[in-house]
Amino acid sequence: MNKNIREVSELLAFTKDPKEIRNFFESILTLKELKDIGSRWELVKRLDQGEAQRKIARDLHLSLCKITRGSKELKKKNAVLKRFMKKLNK
Amino acid sequence: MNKNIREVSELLAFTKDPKEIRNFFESILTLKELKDIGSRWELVKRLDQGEAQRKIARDLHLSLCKITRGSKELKKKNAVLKRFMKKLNK
DNA sequence: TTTACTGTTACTATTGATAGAAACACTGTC
DNA sequence: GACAGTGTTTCTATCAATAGTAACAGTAAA
Repeated sequence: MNKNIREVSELLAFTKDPKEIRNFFESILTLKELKDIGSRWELVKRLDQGEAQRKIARDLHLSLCKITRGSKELKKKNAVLKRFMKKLNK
Repeated sequence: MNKNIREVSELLAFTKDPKEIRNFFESILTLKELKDIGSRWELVKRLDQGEAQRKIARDLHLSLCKITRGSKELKKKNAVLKRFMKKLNK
C-alpha cells in the first residue's frame, strides 16, 4: 500500500532525532533489509565518487546486475540521492 | 554496514519535507521492499488496534509467522513503534 | 467438559532473489 | 590492430524467504 509509505514519510519528516529514526528502522525492517539498504547506500555513494563498478562489486559483495540498478538511479536528473549526498558532504 | 544506516537516519532527521523522504525511499528501495514495509506498517497499526491476527493475515496476505514478529516488536516496552503511532493519531 | 475462539511455533514445498560468470559494445592507449 | 580497461545485459544454478498448513497451549463461555 502506497498510503503507508506516505504515512511513514510524514512521520519521519516530523522526527528530528536521528536515533529515533534509526530505532524505527531497526524495529520495522528485517536484518537482511537493514544490511541490504546499508550496502545500497554505500553503493550509490561510491558510484557518485566515480569508483569502478567491478571494484565496488568485489568490496561490497554485490553482483553487477545490482550495481547497474544503482547507477541508473544516479543518472536521473535532480535525483534525490544526489541531493542527499550533497547534504552529507557539508 | 551499520554506519550507513546511521548516516541515512541523520540525513532523514534533517529533512522536513515528507515528499523528499518518500522520493528517497522510492529511489533507494526496491518495489518489493516498498510493498513489504508498507504492509508491515499496516500490520503493526492493526495489531495495536487489537485486530485478530488471522483476520490481518487474510486482509494483508501475510503468513502468521510474519505477524508474530510484528507483535513481538509491539510488546517491547517503550517501543518506538508505539510512539510513532501516537504521533499519527494527532 | 466441550466448543470455539485466541496467539504462537514448527514444518515443508514452492517461489522469488541473487551471485557469479560470460558475452557484448565502447573507449582509449600502446 | 591488439590490448586493457570501462559499463551493461543476459543466463542459470543455487540459496534464502515465505505462504500455507497443522499442531499446541491458553482462555472464555455454554
